[in-house]
Formats: sequence, C-alpha cells, structure tokens
Amino acid sequence: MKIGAGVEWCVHACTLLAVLPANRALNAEALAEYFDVPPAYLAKQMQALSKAGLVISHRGSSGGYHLSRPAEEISLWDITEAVEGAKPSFRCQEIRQGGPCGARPEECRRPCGVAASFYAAETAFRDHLRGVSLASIIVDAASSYASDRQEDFAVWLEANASRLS
Amino acid sequence: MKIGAGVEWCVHACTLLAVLPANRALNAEALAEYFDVPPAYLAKQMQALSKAGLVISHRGSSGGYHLSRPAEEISLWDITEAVEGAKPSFRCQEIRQGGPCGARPEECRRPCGVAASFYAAETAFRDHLRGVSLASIIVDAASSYASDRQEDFAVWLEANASRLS
DNA sequence: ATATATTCAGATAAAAATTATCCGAAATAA
DNA sequence: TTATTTCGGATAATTTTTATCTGAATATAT
Repeated sequence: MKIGAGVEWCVHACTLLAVLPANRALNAEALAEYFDVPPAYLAKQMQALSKAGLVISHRGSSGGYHLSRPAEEISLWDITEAVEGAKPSFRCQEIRQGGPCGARPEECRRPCGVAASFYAAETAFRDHLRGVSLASIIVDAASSYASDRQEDFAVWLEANASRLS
Repeated sequence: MKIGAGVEWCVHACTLLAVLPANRALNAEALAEYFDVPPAYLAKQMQALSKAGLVISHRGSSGGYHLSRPAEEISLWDITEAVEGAKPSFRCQEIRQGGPCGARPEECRRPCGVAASFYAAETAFRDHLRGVSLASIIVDAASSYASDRQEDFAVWLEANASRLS
C-alpha cells in the first residue's frame, strides 16, 4: 500500500498555485525550484493535473500553470486521483474461482467478502481526502509561517510568477 | 496506491485455515493448490504471517500451518500489516523544508497539513479493516456456497489437511 | 538411529512499476 | 520572425513486486 511521490509534489505545487494573485502563473521549472524537486519529473506529473482539468496551462513565453477553479473546490482526492489514476488499490484476482473447489462464475457476480471489505476501507480513505480542500491546507500552512518568512515568499513569488495577458 | 497480491492470497489462505478442524494443519503446497497460485511465492508470504504470529507453523512430516488464535480475533488489518509491513502509504518527503523559501527544521516538528490529511485518511482505511474479522469473512463466504460444493470442500480438506500429534 | 518429509531463511532472478530525463512538435508572447 | 514554454512521447535508471530455487533446520515415521 503506497502513494507515489508525485502526489505529494502535486499537492504542494497546487497550494502554491492557490495563493497566486489573479492573472499570474508559475511554470514547472519555478515550481520545481521552489520545492527543490526534479524539474522534468514534476513537469510530467503536472501534465496529469492539466489533463484532469485541475490546472490550466499556458504555453509560450511567460506561460505557466494556474488553478482552474477556487481552492475551496479542489480536494486532496481530486489531485490524488488525477496523478495516481482511479484504479482501486485492492485488485481482486478472483482466486475463489480457481483451484479444485473453485466457485462458478455465476456464483461470483458480487465481489467476495474480502474484496468488498477492502473496497469499503478504500472508500473511507477516499472520502476523507474528498473532505480536505486545498483551501484548508493553505490556512493550516499559513499559521505556521512567521511574518519575516512571508516577506521572503512574496519576493520569490513576484520574481517568478509570470503575468498572463 | 496499491495493495500487493500477497495480501489477497494470505487472507484467503487464512480463511481456509480458520475452518480447519482442531489439530489439523495445511501446508503451503496444499494452500497454493487450493487457490491455484504459485506455491513458492505463497510459501514466502506465509512466512510473514508466521513471523507476525498470526499462524503457527509445524515443520517436519505432516506439518503445516494453522491459526494461532480464533478467527474472531484476527482482522484483515492484522494480515495486511503482516504482509505489507507497517510503513504508512504516504511517505512524506518534507519538501516544505527544501527550496528557496524552505521551512526551518524547528518549524516542522508536527507533520504538515498535507501529510496529516493523508495520515488521517489512512487511519480511516486501517480502522475499517481492523473492524473486519476473519470470522465475518467466513460467514459471508459460507452463505454463497451451495450444499453440494460444501461436500466437495469437505472431501478436499480431509484429503489434504495433515494431523498434528 | 536412520530416512523421509516439511518448513524456514536467504540467495537469486524475472517482471512490472516508479522515478527520472530528454527531445521534437505545437503554441504563445514579444 | 524569434525566443520561450508547455506538451506528448520516447527512453532509461532505479526500485518494488513477483517468483523460483537451494541448503539448513526440524519434526515425523520407520
């Protein structure tokens, strides 16, 4: 049971995009520099967010990414699903149908108790992440930032965020 | 986000061990045959259950495995943890500490909002599996078995379960 | 006691997924 | 047009998962 590093990176990247002023954008290189992660790999993960419609990409000079909707309307599950895909973590191999006493296909229309339990656990996991918005993450992060650091951050943002026409 | 095939196999294997009469055991080969999975790989996974104390192994002739405690007292999480390990699915890389505006270590004593949310989601997942016992899985499976199949099963068990002295 | 059967632990290896980089094409701004 | 930037795909390194095999330890049966 594992969650890829891309999910963590993309969530943090989105928190940065969420605090961007209107009509500003950040490109993959700037995002990667901010978090000190491999630029090419982060760029690839950002494609997934773009494909899922969570961020809008702008090509060309002074392009970059910005959120497609308010941070209140983007959950951690939205991002996780975009990056990792929607496949269930428990992939039932239907081993109950194999072997000398295997069940017949017509007895297996519904998932077995084992699979059903894992699916339900996963639903609990997913629902929890659905209940956490990007906006709530930002509020949490802001509270742990001292005022002098906020200044540093504002300077960095001004220097790196491009302007959209 | 994935759960390995070994977890599924081991849970099903444990359900089989759970319906074993007293002082009987099943070896890895018989378990693998019953579910039609690779014997050597299942044997390796069973080692994890043995190491975790969920099953008792008996070496030597007419040896095999049996549960270490009643099926009511073994949850799906017990088995999942034994096979996959206790490491959290979300492995925080603390990227908030990197980059030009990175947080200082003393600001990071508590997990960040992102990590905390994933940990909480995982707790919900784990708690759900903790609430499902092997015994409840067996009840579920038995209800979908026709009476003629139960006979087949009894014959197979008699032929394959070894006797412990 | 000896032979046989069986699990265990570790070495090994094949396959798949994850992590990571690079480049050409498309698109945008200056 | 020219420079910049994202996109999509090709490629590759690394790690994890899946899988097999062997020898040692151990228990049973003869």
